[in-house]
Amino acid sequence: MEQNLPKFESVFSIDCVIFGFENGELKILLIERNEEPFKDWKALPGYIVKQDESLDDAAERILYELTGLRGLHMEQFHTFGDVDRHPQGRVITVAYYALLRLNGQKELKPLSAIAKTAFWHPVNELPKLGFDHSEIFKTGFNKIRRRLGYQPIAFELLPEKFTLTQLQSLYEAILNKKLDKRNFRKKMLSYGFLKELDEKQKGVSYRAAKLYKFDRRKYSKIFQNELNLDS
Amino acid sequence: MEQNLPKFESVFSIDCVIFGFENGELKILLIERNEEPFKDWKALPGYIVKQDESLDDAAERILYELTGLRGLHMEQFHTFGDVDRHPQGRVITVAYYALLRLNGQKELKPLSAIAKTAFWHPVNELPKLGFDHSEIFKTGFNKIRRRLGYQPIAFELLPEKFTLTQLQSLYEAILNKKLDKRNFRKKMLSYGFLKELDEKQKGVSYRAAKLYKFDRRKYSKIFQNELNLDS
DNA sequence: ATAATATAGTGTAGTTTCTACACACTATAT
DNA sequence: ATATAGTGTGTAGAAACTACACTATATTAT
Repeated sequence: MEQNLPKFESVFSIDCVIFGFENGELKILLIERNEEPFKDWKALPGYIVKQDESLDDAAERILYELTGLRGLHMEQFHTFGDVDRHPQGRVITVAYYALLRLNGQKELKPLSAIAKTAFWHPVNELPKLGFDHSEIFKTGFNKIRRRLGYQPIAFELLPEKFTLTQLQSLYEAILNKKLDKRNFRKKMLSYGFLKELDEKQKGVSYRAAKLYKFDRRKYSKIFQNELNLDS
Repeated sequence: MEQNLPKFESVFSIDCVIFGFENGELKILLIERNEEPFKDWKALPGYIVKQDESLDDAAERILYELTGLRGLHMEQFHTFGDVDRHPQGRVITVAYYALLRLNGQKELKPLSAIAKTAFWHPVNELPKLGFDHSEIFKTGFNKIRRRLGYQPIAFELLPEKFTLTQLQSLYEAILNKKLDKRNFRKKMLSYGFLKELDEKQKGVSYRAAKLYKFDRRKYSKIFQNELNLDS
């Protein structure tokens, strides 16, 4: 730090709100803390940014160290900076979210001693979280809901090939309300960015559903005008 | 700062993107800097957060010190934290925006020596700004456009009593496109949160238009369900 | 083979919202 | 009285949204 800037004793952290979807249930990634403050509490994966890394890089690194997950596309959604939000001093935190396909394969394994464990927890009936993490989660969840209306985020939560029923139940989980099956399908298909595959669901004990794929290229073609708000 | 937290040499700042509307033109508040770096450049009003103030408080104070404006309702919209965004060290900045009625009355007068002057500038043909402020502005402008669709932000930019034509030209300035007069009026009035007054525009050399008022109470009644995403 | 079960997949009619579009009205200035 | 400049209004066609119920098909059990 050079001369001109005043000293400011502060810490910068990142907290991550990571959503996953499995068995028709929306889940969030939590850790159990192994360090004071809030030792043994449940909390969002989060830690301190290093001097020479960008926020986005820090988010990726921290998530990896605390949960073993990496390569997610994370986006910041809010910065929390109340003076007393951290019991040990001034800590300003930038909250990020990401969405992740859960296929039971991905192992959660904290590399750092800060987290005892990392685990998925249904977004309903969340336990009390350390710090102001309950509020951070709530803010993040609301952002996601909003974004669901104008960005193709649902597909990040589903496997590459999915059925329309799975897609619908994801929407229902995020929006927390029932949708009409026929209208939902009609609308989704009318957008034109879902590609019907020649394949069907396997391993179910009833009529197998057709599988679909999200066609990102078609999506961007269709919505390039809408998103292109830069004048 | 207590013992447990690692030292992090950093500075926290706030930058403000303040929109105003006057004579059918959308403007933004800039300062001319009187300090290195970027001395004599134009920039967004922004400065460093103090140790013991919250982000929201800092935003309000900094705007006041650099421009003489206060009491605005400001909201953060993004945090910029690239390692090299500031030439003198690690400075992470939280960007805020606000909207303001311009009636020519409000005087701009920097109290701090950091700003030589503060002035309004049309959002079109913006000059080059110091730091990454051009990017910050662009991000903020896009947020505003989005928000215009689902939040009653336009009314913060208009005088308390306004005509439908003024309202429309504000929408056109923000969205940067022409709207159909009849459809615009039909839609706005159909929401039911505009209160028609028994008063008309004065001082124009043509048929005077009816004045309207935004009825915030009606608005919140109508939209309480929509906004109430908290489950 | 047959039946039971569990989910997939499909269409329509009524309603609401969106879009495109043109002219008469009124206050002021000359 | 007339020119000017912006106000204020309606409608028809298209598109999107809503509510709603039954048949089709794969699997499993008998």
